This record gives sequence, C-alpha cells and structure tokens, in this order.
Amino acid sequence: MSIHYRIEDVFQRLMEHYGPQGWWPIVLTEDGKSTRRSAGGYHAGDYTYPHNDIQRLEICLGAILTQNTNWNNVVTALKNLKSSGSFSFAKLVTIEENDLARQIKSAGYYNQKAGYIKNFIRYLKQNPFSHEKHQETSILRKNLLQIRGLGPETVDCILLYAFNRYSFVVDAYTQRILGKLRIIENNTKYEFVKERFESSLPKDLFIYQEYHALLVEHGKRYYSRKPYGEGDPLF
DNA sequence: AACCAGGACGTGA
DNA sequence: TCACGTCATGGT
Repeated sequence: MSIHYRIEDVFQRLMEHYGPQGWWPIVLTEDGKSTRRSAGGYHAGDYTYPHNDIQRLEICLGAILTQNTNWNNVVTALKNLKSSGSFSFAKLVTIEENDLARQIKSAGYYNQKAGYIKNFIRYLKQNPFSHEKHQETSILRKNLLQIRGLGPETVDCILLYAFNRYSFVVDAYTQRILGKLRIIENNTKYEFVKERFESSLPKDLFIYQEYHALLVEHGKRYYSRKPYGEGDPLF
C-alpha cells in the first residue's frame, strides 16, 4: 500500500465503507424499550447506554462461546439455552456442567466451554453486575482474567460490550490487518497492540465498540480462509 | 472431504 | 517465554 495509515485513519476508512455494525449483537431479547437495543441490527444511540442484566449475561456467554468459533454456531447455542429455560443467572448457578455442555454443543469445545461458563457464573455470584460499577477497569480486568477460560480477548469483550468500559478488544483479525498495513509488527503481543489502540483513540465508546466490530467484518471479507470481498477498501 | 472460525490452556524445552 | 497439541461443531 502506498498510504501509511494511522490507527485513527483506519477506523475512519472502515466506518465510511461498512457503516456502523451495532455490536455486540443481541439475539435473545426482543423488546427494545427499557433495554439498550432491540434484537438484530444497528440502531442509532445504541451505544454507551447500560445494558440490563440479562443482556449483559447474554454478551458474556456469547463472548465465551465464540472463542475460536463461528458466530452462527454460538447463536444456535444461545437459542438452545433460552428454549430449554437455562438462560438466566439463577438457572446457570444450579445447572449441572454436563447438562450445560449438552445444550451448548453447537458452539464446539462444549465440555471446556461449559466449565468456563460455570467458572464465570461462580465469579458473578460473588461479584454481581450491580457491584461492578465500584471497580476500576484495570482491577476489574485483572479479576476477570483470573477466571479460568477467560483470556484477554474474552475479558476485553466483556469489559467493552457488557460493562461499557474503555477496553479495546484485540483479535486475530486485528493482528493480521494492522500487520498488513505495517502499523504493527507481526507477532506483537496482545497487551501491546491493545495499548497502541487505546493511546491512539479518543475515549469514545462508540469508537471502541465499532472499531473492533469493523475489524472483524473487514477481516472476514479479506483476511479469512475464504475471502469474499473485491477491492480492499484500505488499499 | 478437508479445512477452519471473533481463543484459551497445559505442557515441554 | 514460546511453540505446539488439544478441545469440537457446523458450514463451505
């Protein structure tokens, strides 16, 4: 590429090209009144509003279930949970791990992920959503990272989309895209890439939330196993 | 019919 | 620290 982009420029270009993505996608809630957003697509003003707890829970479960997994398989798993009456905090506290595993089968790695979800629910029982506001983001992040099964990307998704914290999410696509643009070196460590974004961007939840979503959308089109885009808008 | 998706963990060097 | 094996369904 001839142009040398800055991190801010890439966001601008992607947003112009794809438009807002409306992340995190909520698939189990339909009302859209008292809640942060209605199910499905993007709605202006969806950002920075607090979620209700059931939507927060859905985001957290989705973040765990989508680890190295196609999102469609995650949606199937989430719908299974709901239709079998397991989609509530109280139910997830008491459900047997192997029962949970059976219900999230479609998301793959279902035995591991069932354990990961139970670990997270156990944490949530000690640290309810209602208490989260009193915690500083860096502390909260460290605490979440202690949970076995929640690595940096999953934790940052939870922080950014469920807790509306300024915590940029780095994923494989982010590394590939920014590497190709020569903005970062290949094999740059997660925390360093994250820091690059956070020190370059204004503190704006819309930007944080949309930027990651746009990188995933762009990554799927041009940096996946089977790219389906024509004419990379960043080149 | 392989190949892999919005990762994370355990192990051995 | 780091490279590598493991976990697994569903779509292409």
